[in-house]
Amino acid sequence: MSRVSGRLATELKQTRPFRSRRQEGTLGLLRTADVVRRKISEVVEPHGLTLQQYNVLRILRGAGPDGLPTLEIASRMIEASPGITRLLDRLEEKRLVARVRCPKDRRRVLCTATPEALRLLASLDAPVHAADDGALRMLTDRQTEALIALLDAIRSGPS
Amino acid sequence: MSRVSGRLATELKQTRPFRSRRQEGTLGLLRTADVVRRKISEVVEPHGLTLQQYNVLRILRGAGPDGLPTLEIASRMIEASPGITRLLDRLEEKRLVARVRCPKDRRRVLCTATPEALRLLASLDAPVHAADDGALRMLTDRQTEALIALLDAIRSGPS
DNA sequence: GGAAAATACTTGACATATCAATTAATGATC
DNA sequence: GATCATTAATTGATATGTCAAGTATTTTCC
Repeated sequence: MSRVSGRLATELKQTRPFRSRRQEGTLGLLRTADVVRRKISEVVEPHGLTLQQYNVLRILRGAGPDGLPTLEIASRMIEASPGITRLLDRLEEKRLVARVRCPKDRRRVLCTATPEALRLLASLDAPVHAADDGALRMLTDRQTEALIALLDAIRSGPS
Repeated sequence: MSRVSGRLATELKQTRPFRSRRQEGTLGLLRTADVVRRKISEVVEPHGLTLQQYNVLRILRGAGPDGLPTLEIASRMIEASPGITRLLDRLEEKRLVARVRCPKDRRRVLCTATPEALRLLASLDAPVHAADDGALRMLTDRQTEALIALLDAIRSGPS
């Protein structure tokens, strides 16, 4: 049932076995994501952006000139970000995001990517895609499909 | 080649297609890990520990009474942590970690888990395992094996 | 055995994350 | 149409993460 001899156990120099294969899978998931995350961060950080900031700009580019309200951005992020307001503060300081209060609903603040942000994003498209794609370059097409299906299943919950 | 219609694209309300299935897999990996990470955090944080702190204590428990030098702990962590010194500072303040300079090599600082930490860990074993295991409870045994193999392949690099 | 390189941390400065409490505006209800 | 609940976002306090530079100790190697 349990094992210390997996690849992950070796990486972490574990002295105790995993209590189940599912536990091994969960810890492998967290570790693998951390490795991949750092690799992709290396592409955007030299340009003065964290991954989260980059993700916000991508979302705003996709939303177009109408922009999106603050919390709507947060809900679309790959990694949840309760600090969305201050994240936007920093992007606004760097003149990469513009914010205006929505006239229809004055509680909302509509955020848009500035032309400067769009230029920056354009210059990052190729290297970021290369990194995203490259992170899984050792998988065959079938393996990639299998991975996507497994991850979808994990996020979709017990069902 | 590209698609906007996947489950992940729906979750993130994407307006643009992924540029490749590998990119979709990479972003799915990051998002899934974030979801799972938060779920497991919920188990340990009510006990005053972050996931990283919990991970350190687990490593020290596994190392036994001899303890481990600071950077050796860092190298065994599931998620890399350049702030290991201060992470240990906080655990020491909480009296969960004891540190002594190694007499054989005075550059090193040997860290051990205190009896209090061992008691805390013992009380967390069952709920944490339930969360680790539960995160993948929707996968069959075969799917779990497949996931572990795919994650191993990703971490092992281009090969 | 003594200078230079490598190792093992530590520290300072700063950025970012997290949670709870707060403000402002809108919606719902009677 | 005033009250109450809800929603959207901000703020304050604090914890944590990150990078570069610094210190102490050991190792290398001539």
